[in-house]
Amino acid sequence: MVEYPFPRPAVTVDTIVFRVTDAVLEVLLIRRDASPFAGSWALPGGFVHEDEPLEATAARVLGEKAGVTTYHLEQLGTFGAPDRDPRDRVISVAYFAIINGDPAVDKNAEWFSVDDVPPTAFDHDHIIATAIQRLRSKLTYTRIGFAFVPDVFTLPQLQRTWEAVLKAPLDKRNFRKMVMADGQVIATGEKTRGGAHPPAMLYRTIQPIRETQ
Amino acid sequence: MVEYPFPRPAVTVDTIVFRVTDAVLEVLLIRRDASPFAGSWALPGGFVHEDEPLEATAARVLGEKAGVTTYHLEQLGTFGAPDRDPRDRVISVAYFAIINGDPAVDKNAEWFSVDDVPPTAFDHDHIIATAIQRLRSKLTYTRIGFAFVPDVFTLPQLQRTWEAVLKAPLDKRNFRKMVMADGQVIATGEKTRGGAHPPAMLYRTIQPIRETQ
DNA sequence: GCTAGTGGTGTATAATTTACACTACTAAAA
DNA sequence: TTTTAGTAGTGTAAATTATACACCACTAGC
Repeated sequence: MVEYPFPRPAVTVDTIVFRVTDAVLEVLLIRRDASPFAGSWALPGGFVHEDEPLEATAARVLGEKAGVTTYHLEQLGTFGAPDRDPRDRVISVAYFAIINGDPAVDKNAEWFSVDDVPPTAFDHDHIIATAIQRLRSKLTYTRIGFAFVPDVFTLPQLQRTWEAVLKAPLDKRNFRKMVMADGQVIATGEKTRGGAHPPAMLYRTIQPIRETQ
Repeated sequence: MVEYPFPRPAVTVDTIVFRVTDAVLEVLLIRRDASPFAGSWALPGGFVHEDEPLEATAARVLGEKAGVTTYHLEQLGTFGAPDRDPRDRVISVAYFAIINGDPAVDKNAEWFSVDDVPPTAFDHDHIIATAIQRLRSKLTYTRIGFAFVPDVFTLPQLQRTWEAVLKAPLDKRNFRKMVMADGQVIATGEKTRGGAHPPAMLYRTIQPIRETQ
């Protein structure tokens, strides 16, 4: 045991999961069944286990509490205001995740538009706001945006996703030039089928999307 | 006491303090006198006290362990690998600080060029590398660089500082245009005296530099 | 008064970003 | 079978932003 003359804080990981569905950026919340804030919405979170890396806690919590397997996962920041948990000193390391598709989530979990987040427990409003800001900012200078779409995707699909995140329309031709500019995205040769419109070319990134930091 | 069936980790704050002196970007390390890593260089750090906000821990640690009062202070990230401290599970929230001038530091503290950092305790090499990367990146898109110079400064002085951080020469005329472009920097009307060269105009920012995130 | 050292200034070119409109393909309805 | 709705795909010109570049002038010290 280390020399440590102070009561130790509890350490949790809270996770912000983003997805885009029907042109809406959404965040996943779970309904708390335990005190404090029982019945409130909250970010999926949990205590850090002994010998568990923080990122592993994030991944575990997402699986256990939300039924979600993540694609992109990165640390957002650590929130440690002394009064953020009414019970005790709890320091929370926040991670944010991006997923694509519509996985079956836990029955206590629900997606909310980021424009319509209900009141949340603890300081989770603040954490969510910070995450949205970070997400929007990183969309433009990292490859993070590809985590919202499957491995194989069309450019209109990707554009609609980005527009949902940024909440702003993007020019189609300029968007395509921008995406293709650095050679990270290449055509598969396949095209979509179906829909009352021409088939769209399917693309993929030459490297899987990893945490870009 | 909160329901928490796991041994609690200890939580520390480690701080990376940057300054620029003689066109060199430097970081402050202290020599450890306690085990583990006694005698090694390490980042100034300390345990988070009960009811102490994380940022307050950072400021306190800098004062107590390094004798430094900071100007700019922001959270870098949290490092929690289970084996990063050989004694026990210790999760460290890292902050980075920027100061200007040459304050009297603690006798155990010493400045090192970022190009010549000695081996350090724990995972502090990794934390320092992360901080340098973040600093360089944020220099260009935030006002963070002004924290390296006093409230009143000359443009050549500011340019030399930025060149030290980026380790690259900058064009004088373009640098001045860039700095003045957004109207955040204004001339005081005063000029420097002394030096075998023309007096330089003194400038200041219209807003004090705060944490820009 | 001469010299070393450096503060201060503008313009032309290149690179990047932005604005913008039509054709053609598919599915579904008439 | 024809028509219609919906949307994929494509290029260029203009504006903005970033880059490259050289000389004069002021001060201190010799």
